[in-house]
Amino acid sequence: MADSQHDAPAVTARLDDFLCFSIYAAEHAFSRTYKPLLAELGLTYPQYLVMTLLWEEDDQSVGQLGAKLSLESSTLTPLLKRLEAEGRLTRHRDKQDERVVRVKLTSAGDKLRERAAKIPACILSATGMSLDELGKLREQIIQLTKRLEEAS
Amino acid sequence: MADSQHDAPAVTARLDDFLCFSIYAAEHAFSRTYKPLLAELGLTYPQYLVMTLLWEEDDQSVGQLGAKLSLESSTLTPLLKRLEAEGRLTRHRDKQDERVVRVKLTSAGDKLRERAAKIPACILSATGMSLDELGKLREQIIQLTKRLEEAS
DNA sequence: AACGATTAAATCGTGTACGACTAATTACCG
DNA sequence: CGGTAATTAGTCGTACACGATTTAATCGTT
Repeated sequence: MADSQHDAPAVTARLDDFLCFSIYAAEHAFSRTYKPLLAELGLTYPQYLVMTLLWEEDDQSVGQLGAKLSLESSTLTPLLKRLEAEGRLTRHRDKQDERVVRVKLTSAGDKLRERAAKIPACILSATGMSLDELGKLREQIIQLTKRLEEAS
Repeated sequence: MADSQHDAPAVTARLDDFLCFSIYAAEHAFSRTYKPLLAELGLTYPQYLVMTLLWEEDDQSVGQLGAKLSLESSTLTPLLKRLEAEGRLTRHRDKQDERVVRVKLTSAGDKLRERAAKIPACILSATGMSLDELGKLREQIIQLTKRLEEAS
């Protein structure tokens, strides 16, 4: 009443109507669901994402990891240093191009992969969704992300 | 072999296959899309979420805001103090119950709502999706979030 | 070979985000 | 009525996350 004259849309949209907010909330929910599982491995959620990339393909540069995660070196460098201090990986300048730092798993980091292997199944069951549903939803979200990135 | 009795799936799942990662990436993409729009108003993304809640309903407690955003007081208190320092809102102990702090918009904070009104439309166009598609996607993500919260 | 432009990481400052703990207030129960 | 439990914010320590800047190395052009 007070905030809409004639057929004008509401001046203030409800936060619950925002797609961005549902994603914000889902991100937190995922992070909280992973937390106890990852705590057993001594990893945080972003650290787990980095380790997953390295388990997939070892010996990547900081820049490669950053491109895949959409993270700046200002975020990755301290994160990688923590993982290095804990003996999960090593960081060394590339001999061919001294500007790039190559990140490699240690044997301890590689071994962690086995202990982490059960996690995806735990999360899957927490979502209560089928692999098929999950895949479709993922595709839609990836599409959305692409559009947002193009628009900026 | 070691980790499944029948025909074994890959030992390491690809990060791109993780729904959680698509959401992680979408959250960042939204945040980056909002950033330039919000910068004009002098707000960060989480601050904007709080302001939206207050534009929707003024005079809420820290606890109410935290429940809606799934944020702890340890996150909200500093955020609210910054908004208070910038003159967007006030924080005062409730007279009836001195444990609770009530958050109210200042007139400057209320006025900001008009300048923020155009933002949802900007974001909508950045997604390139119809309101209908957006709504359906939002519902699916909310469902997913509920399941994750129940599972923990 | 030389030097300006570009690139890759790292550093710094600000702002979330959370868990564990503390302080103050209120509610509850015998 | 009084003491204990529960509730509400706030503080502290750790860890992302980003923009702006810096440093070092390489590339491109002449």
